[in-house]
Amino acid sequence: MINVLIADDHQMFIDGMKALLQDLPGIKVVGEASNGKEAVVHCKDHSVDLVIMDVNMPEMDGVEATKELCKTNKNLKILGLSMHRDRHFISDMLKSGASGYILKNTGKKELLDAIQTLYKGETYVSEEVNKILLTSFLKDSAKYEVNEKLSGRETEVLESIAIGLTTLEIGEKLFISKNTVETHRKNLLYKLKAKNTAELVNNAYKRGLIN
Amino acid sequence: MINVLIADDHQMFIDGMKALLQDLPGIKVVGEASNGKEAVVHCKDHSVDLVIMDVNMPEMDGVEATKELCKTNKNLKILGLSMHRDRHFISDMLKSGASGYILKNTGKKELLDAIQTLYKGETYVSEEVNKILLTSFLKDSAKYEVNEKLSGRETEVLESIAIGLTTLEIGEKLFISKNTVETHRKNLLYKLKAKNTAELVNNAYKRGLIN
DNA sequence: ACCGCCATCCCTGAAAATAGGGATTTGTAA
DNA sequence: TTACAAATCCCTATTTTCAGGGATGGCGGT
Repeated sequence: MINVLIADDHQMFIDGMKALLQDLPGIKVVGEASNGKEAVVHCKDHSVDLVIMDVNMPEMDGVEATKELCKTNKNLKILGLSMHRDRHFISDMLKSGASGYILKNTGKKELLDAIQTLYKGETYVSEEVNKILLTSFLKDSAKYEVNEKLSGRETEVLESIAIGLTTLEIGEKLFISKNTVETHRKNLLYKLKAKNTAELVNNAYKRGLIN
Repeated sequence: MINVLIADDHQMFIDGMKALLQDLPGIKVVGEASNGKEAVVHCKDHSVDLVIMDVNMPEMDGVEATKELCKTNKNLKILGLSMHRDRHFISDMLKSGASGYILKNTGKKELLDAIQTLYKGETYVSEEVNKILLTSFLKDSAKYEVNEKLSGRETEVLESIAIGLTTLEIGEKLFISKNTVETHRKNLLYKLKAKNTAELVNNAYKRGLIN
């Protein structure tokens, strides 16, 4: 019997997934979490074999939660999950310790396949995910990969940009010089590989950095 | 027996929802659709009582599909569904003929409640949705409401902006003068109530106009 | 003790966007 | 046919952003 925990910030998705897995033999949903922190806490006091982990969650995202969980529990398997086919989500999750990854547009057959494969100790990525990773490796992208992790201040600036504040206004809001904000902007453009503000906000959305 | 069709662009959500509804007495899932067009087609040849309709879908979104369906089938009930708590989604769906609206972060109890209420011919909105609508009405927002529907050209320009193209580049791409693009930009800023490009892209995302 | 990252600050010139006016044509629905 | 929305084009002045350098102090890890 595989003890599964579902971590997703949409209750309806959790309920659906629970109903889906309930019918399957050999799988038992033993818990749910609406963010990464809840998932970590739950796994500490309960016996969980596998976590179905959404990447984008409030409080603590799937990547951080995966790191945390893999540090403390070596036997725990984690199956990454997301809507967007962004290679950063996938690679971040796998690097953090996830053993598999599927997209939300895949069907239940693949989901079941993934769970069983992971439980056997193997790795599973859906065909589509595999293709994303492959083309990502073949391109130059991986070579010139920068550390896209944003600092706390950068995230604050990014969010301020997204709500339409100008450089000057952001400086006033955060009590720093506009020059400093300019530096943060430049670093944001570099880290998110954006040519201008519009693409910056767009890429931030795609990578789940905002909302 | 209520014949239900589920329209959502994520297969996993459909599968979960099907599993969820399967267990419930009096409800039968008779079909699924991954976009609005499929939903419309399916309702034409099959007997469907109620559609659970996601707002954000490719090809044809939930709002358009709802309009289409309500035009042809007066008895059909439509339950709107979305992740984001944007009042535009809600009001658009209800104006288009949906009889109810819930968010994806609500649980299965409310879902079942919504379905049964709609089937009785009544209206259902979840508590959270109700709050969103209420505060929206109390604020000035409704008064100064403009027609936010974007024209085809405006959508093209918006998408070009989001991928980082400048006004000049967009003009070259669409074979129009940069002045024309400037006009489209101004109209976009007005329609989406944005102060600048960053907020424009942000609002476009929130309203599901891109991706 | 040193290195790298973070956060802070400064400068200039060029490019782009925005505010604020105009204006014409075309199609279409009332 | 008339009215309206959509799409096109034009102008000036101002604000904002971007590219390109540069610099300093703090803090955590090796």
